[in-house]
Amino acid sequence: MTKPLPEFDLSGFTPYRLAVAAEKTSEALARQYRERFGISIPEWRVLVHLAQPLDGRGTVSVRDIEARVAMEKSKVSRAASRLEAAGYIEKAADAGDRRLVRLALTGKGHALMAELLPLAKTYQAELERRLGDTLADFEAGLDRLLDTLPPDL
Amino acid sequence: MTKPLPEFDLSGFTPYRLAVAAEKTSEALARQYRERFGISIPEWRVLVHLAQPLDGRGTVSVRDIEARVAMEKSKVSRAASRLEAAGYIEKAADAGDRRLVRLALTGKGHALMAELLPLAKTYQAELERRLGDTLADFEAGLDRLLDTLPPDL
DNA sequence: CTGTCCTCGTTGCAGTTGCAATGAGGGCGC
DNA sequence: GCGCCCTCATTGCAACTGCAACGAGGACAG
Repeated sequence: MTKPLPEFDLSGFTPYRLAVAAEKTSEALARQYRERFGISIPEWRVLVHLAQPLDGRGTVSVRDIEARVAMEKSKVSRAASRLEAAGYIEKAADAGDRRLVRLALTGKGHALMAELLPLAKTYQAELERRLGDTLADFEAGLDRLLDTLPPDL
Repeated sequence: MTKPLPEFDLSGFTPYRLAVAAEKTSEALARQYRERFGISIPEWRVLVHLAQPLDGRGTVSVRDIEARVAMEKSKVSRAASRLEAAGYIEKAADAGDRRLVRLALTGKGHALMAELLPLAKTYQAELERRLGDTLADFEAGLDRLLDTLPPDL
């Protein structure tokens, strides 16, 4: 006869709910990427950043991606290696700072993204449709979690 | 000169946002669980379900947990094995159906949960405080994603 | 220069994962 | 009772992960 434990409902626990929602929303798209193009989520994230010429010139190093894409550098590095092996991107030493590795889409990679990006846009539109009138408030809450959380507990 | 790719902002892509938010919200708690108690997230999920006597009697099999906790059965199985090795739970063959493995907290496991659950409750309260007035709408949106998504794309 | 300290990217390692295959057991028609 | 097919849980395997350590290169003081 142990004393009763506090009640706790995992399905009302926000971190858990977020994890499940993240998994569900990623799954359908990720499966398509995997089955039809052989691309994993880390690879997809790298590709997205190479697809947008964020800065004036295509300076995209591993650390740029690491910073923008919430992935550890080793994960970025290995994703980039796989993408290079598959012929979607090329690596080149930066002329100015030879520690940097510049990543750039190849023609093949460009063509791939021309297929992938519309799929992602359609999917996002579908999610937004499902959220319906909740959309704005939902995204606002997500924003709060995303900006408030970094620092502390 | 390749034709321009469609614009796409990863930071506005809901599956990505959810993944980052899930990671961030889990991280702080997960670190405590790991450092102070040696417990991982899959293990924590199993423990939570053992801590609540959901059904009349403590019938908690691997498949029960698998269903309620959104984890693959192999993941549940391995988490359970680790917990058993650590002395937090016990496994026993079900008398009625010997394919089932009944999992139950040991005294040590019970004591562990008496420490962990309050931490989780405090953390949840903190998250809710940060969401402030967005809370209700945010959770409503999350609900939509969680129940709408299973079936289709 | 040169020494020291920092940054960038890769890699070794041990642990974890998903998936498919396996073995043990149950249910039911015949 | 005997097949046949289904369910439960575990495990083998190859791939992926985080983390720490590493080597190469840059910056800057003296």
